[in-house]
Amino acid sequence: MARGKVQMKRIENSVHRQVTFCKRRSGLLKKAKELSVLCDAEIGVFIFSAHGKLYELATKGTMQGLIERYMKSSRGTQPEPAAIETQPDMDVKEEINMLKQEIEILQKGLRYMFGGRAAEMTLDELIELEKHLEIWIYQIRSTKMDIMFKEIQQLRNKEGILKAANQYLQDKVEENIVITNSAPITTNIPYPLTIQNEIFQY
Amino acid sequence: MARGKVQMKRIENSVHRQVTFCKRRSGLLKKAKELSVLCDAEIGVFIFSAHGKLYELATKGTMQGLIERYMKSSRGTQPEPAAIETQPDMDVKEEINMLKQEIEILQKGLRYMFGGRAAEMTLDELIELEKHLEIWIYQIRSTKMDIMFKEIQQLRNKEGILKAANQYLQDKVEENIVITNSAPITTNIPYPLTIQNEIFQY
DNA sequence: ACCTATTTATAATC
DNA sequence: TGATTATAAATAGGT
Repeated sequence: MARGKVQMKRIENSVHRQVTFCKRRSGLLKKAKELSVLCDAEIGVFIFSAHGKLYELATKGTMQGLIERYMKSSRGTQPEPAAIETQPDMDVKEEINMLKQEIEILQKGLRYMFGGRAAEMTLDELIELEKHLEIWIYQIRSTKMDIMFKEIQQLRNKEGILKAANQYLQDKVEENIVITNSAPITTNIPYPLTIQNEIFQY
Repeated sequence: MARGKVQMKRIENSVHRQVTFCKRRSGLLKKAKELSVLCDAEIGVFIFSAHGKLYELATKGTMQGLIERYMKSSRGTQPEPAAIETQPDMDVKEEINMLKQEIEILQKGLRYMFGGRAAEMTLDELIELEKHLEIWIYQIRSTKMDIMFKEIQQLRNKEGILKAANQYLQDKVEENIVITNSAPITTNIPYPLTIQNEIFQY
């Protein structure tokens, strides 16, 4: 656009191409930011150079979040390829996507923590990171509780099975005794395998 | 960019905003296509209008393919443990080892989050991860406080300088008055530049 | 990396 | 929306 019109085709001279790539790339990203600010839009851009290097921009939130939003948005347009996962599976996927977003910020945080450039993050970014870490901790606590709850359930199941077996055996014993010495003597075995539960309050 | 410079902030007039969105959106997509053709790059753009409508462009293949490529590419950008800032009074090697351990746990956490294999982390590991995140948050809070404290210090310094200058000027004024009309009239200027501080409690 | 002659994008207006 | 046009921005080619 200057000092000569440009043909809309691949620039053959590799030096020119590289220079133009660099200039126009920054121009494009600038335009994207401007559009986002001026018109309150959420914009994601990614550019792969011919050699595969990635340049990206996400104007609000993270690229992960944008992709997630994109998926949701375009899902209406493009029919999902057949068999949709069951409800619980969907929830898990959703949660995973949220966690992925978190990780993007955490990676920035990791760079901050271990990159040795402590001054690199601004106060605002630190506040943001802190918020996300809190969310992450909260999620971890949820997962923890979930695991614990499942363990409790399993233990209760086991207990139930044992109780049933116990009952069955006890009946057998009583039956045997009745058959053997025809006197109605009740056994004194009071559920010997019963496990004390209800140690957890809900 | 014409008939008047534009401020880089949200356009408040909603009609203007809508028109600008339309124009600049098409401009942005055009630029993206041009960059892709000229420099042989693969570009994905998505734009969500303020009301949530999606506009997209993928210059090669499909947006899905681009997103997949993006995922692969950005996942490779993993944080690596580099130069570590040490407490002056701690054994460096010891701390490095501690940090390495910490990184291992965090990376395991990241892998757990990324891989979406929630069952992969044990309860114990989750508890450990939680502990580390808490420490991390604590450190972030320290840094935050540090930054804020430094800002306050700077402001106080400025205040000190201003006060001194102020005092100096006031003295000058008094001196002048004494010389000019030899009567000991005190000026009534009570530190006009004094700044109210002590708004922060420690 | 920096410069500028030009081309391109676009804000204001109808 | 669509066209016009004066002007701001972007940038191709050069240093």
